[in-house]
Amino acid sequence: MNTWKGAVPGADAQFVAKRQMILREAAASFNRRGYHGTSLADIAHTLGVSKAALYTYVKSKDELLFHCHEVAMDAAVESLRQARAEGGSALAQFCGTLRNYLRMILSNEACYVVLTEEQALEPEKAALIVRRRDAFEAELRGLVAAGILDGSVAPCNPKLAVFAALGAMNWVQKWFVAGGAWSGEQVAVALVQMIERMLAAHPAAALNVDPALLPALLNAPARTAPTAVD
Amino acid sequence: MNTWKGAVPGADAQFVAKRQMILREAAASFNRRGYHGTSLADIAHTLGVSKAALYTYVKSKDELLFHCHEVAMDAAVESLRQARAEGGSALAQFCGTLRNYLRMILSNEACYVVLTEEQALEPEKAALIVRRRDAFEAELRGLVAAGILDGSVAPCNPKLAVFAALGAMNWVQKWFVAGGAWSGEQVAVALVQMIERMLAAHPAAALNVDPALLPALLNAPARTAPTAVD
Amino acid sequence: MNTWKGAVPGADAQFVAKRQMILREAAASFNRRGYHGTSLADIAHTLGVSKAALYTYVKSKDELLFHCHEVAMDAAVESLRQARAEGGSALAQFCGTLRNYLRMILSNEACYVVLTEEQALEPEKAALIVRRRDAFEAELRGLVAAGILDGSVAPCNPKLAVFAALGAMNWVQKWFVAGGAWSGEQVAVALVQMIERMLAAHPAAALNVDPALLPALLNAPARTAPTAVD
Amino acid sequence: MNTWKGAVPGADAQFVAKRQMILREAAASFNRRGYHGTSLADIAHTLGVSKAALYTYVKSKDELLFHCHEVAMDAAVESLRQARAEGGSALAQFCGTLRNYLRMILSNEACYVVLTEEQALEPEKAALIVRRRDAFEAELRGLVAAGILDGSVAPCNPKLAVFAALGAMNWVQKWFVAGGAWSGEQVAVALVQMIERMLAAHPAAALNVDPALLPALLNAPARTAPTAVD
DNA sequence: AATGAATGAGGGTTCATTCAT
DNA sequence: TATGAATGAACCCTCATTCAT
Repeated sequence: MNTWKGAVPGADAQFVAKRQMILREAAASFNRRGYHGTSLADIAHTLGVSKAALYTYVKSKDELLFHCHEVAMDAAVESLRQARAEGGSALAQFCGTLRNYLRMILSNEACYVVLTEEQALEPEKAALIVRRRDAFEAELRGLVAAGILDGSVAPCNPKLAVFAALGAMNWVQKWFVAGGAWSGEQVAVALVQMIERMLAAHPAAALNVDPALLPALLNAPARTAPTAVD
Repeated sequence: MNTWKGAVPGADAQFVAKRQMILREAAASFNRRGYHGTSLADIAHTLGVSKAALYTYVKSKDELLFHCHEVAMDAAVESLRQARAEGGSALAQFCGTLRNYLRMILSNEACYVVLTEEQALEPEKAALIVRRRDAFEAELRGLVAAGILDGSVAPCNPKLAVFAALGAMNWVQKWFVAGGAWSGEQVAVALVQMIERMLAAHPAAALNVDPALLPALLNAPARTAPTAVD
Repeated sequence: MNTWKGAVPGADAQFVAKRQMILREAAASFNRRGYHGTSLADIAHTLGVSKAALYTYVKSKDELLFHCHEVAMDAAVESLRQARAEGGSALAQFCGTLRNYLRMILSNEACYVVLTEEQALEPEKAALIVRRRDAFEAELRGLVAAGILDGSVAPCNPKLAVFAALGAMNWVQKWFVAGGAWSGEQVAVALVQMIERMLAAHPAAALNVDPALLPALLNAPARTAPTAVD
Repeated sequence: MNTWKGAVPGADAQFVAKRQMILREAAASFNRRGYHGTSLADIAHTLGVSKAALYTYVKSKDELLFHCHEVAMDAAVESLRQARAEGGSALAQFCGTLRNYLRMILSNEACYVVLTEEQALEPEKAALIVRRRDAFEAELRGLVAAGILDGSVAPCNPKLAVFAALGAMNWVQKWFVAGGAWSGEQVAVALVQMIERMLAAHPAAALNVDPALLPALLNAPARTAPTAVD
């Protein structure tokens, strides 16, 4: 048994690469089955190694979840930084942040944890994550409020607006299927368009859909398992 | 030990009342900690009874989750039925459904399960739930599509629109705190207003917030644990 | 729920009658599934009463097993007494005892426990039963030995002989099916004939079977569950 | 805690050896206390390991019982095969089978399950065992019938004869004590002699006992627990 | 670096038994 | 007398974690 699922490139950076694989696999499983619903044996088996091998790269299951959350928060912060750097109205920056974040989340380079039981962490670790998350959300609220002031965002309650936007975004994990009809990029763009319309002071008249398609969409097939949008 | 957390009224309907308490408590815990993160011992302890006592009212943990999902689906279907009965444009019916659903979810009469691991159920039960959920979502997509045709909804992809709306709604469980600054009713109304703005062909210019309040909102306190909107 | 499976005759002797029913049912279940494999709920359900009702008639599951063993031992002792009373050679008395015992065991009046985990009893109760059983077996060994001396039994080791005979007898519980092709009486007679042949100084030339039937018997159908002899 | 009760020899066959120990211990306990009366904790404790350790070698308690039954059936089939190979009259083959089987059962190399609750198994596994057992018993009946035809066996009902013989044999587990006055080999030979006498067309005049011993046997000591024959 | 084996701590479930009604 | 509800103990099994190899 020594598969490591193919990956594992050249040299001594193997350690880092393998650790990455574990984190990715763990995040995927946490998203799908929840923290407590995921056993280390599952992860190990998927990677083709033994349970014990994981402990070479990770100190505990708890730490695994912690790192997943950290990676996700890093992505969030980075998304915001990039959007800020690109400038534009507060609304543009807000939407840019969400779009960047979605792109990262939906890329198959890495797998980010959302929705997931942060209270499963040890209190101190949980506090750390929650603090960062709160800070991020506060920044988003700030952008919304600023948008109202600069006229790009329609007057609204920023806290509620941010919750609504984050909900729409985090829910993606529940229905997006990599390799489905829509690419991650498409979803990122289209979903943020919807959110933008929710907040914009001057919303677009329509979203990117050919009205001729509509009758067909009425009979869209059921989603048995989480399925791609089409 | 015989608390049952106060409740338990007069008569022989005790059985039903107690069962209800268990379901409520279970749903709350499932929402907070996930199915696998919830132990029957937890639930029993919260209710002040022994683990074994639960088995008088419920056949298995699995069944507990199943009933929670059923109740939630009943609420969804009923929400739709009421909204349909009230008539109006397709958009009005769509928003009415969501509002009704939120009201039920946020009432403290009962506790509904969202977000939660349906794959934890036995395959047949899971299939049953998934089928109902798919049917419900299909109805919502139908309303959106109809709205586009009747002019109440801006052209968009109905599938994506429904996912966005459901995401915003289901996320409520993550941040709403009963007894906080906002009542469930307020959240239901305000959140649906946001969603309506996302979809409406002719969106409102503003949402129900006094712009004078905005500067204050910029410094909103952090949310340490799930906190109420204010 | 108040069935008691029909029985329960006239008056106040109900108590005794019901207790009898419980013992019968318990013995049947102990024989089939073993002491630990039988739950009081099973017994109660078969009788159509609640688990708690059993405790009106029986102090504990343990006591239930004890009484079953006592009844069985009573039957054994009584069998021996009757056989002794009828007199005859030691072999005749030995076989008479077994035949009487089989008759009682196989009657559907009562149900006797055999084979069953006497070590499941509390030590003192177990000791009581074991003592009686040992005494009974000693008597049987005495009869065999006496038979050797009086010439009715072929020289052999009495202890082994008794074990062999008891084994053949107690095994009946495993394959006899009331209402099957053979009656209890038939089995009692035929089986003791076989045992008699094993011990008799002058064995019968043949046992009660028409040799013409034999070829048919070669293809006897399989016994899926314990089945009657035919 | 790492005893494994001494055994566990040199090499990598440790796995097999330990598994064997578990099976042996389980079989012994099943025979003594029944399947439901045996807890994995008991077995583990006897072997000096933790309950969880058993699961490295065995998938479930159920499987444990299944393997015990399989080993027993293997022994039965092998006994028959050997006896057939040695040839002789049908009676000789019948008796040879039983003798071989007893030798295996009573060897302390392995421990075989008899008497034990096959209905405790999952239906499919139970069916498998029952099928093999029925086939074996059918073979034995065939030998008896053949014996009647070839004149080695006294006319009798083969089905009843086989039940009687098997009862006498399986009962051995109840009273034989390894290390007692009689060796397993002695019991195997002597008991089969008795069974042979039960069936033989021309029974031996006496069995292997010195008549001079008989008076002493009359006062044989009680058997408190299962005791050896002497 | 990786593994198989081992373990203590639960988790879900059943059961004999008690008790108020 | 009979019952439904309640409970503590026990049982089977899983899991995160450690350790010798």
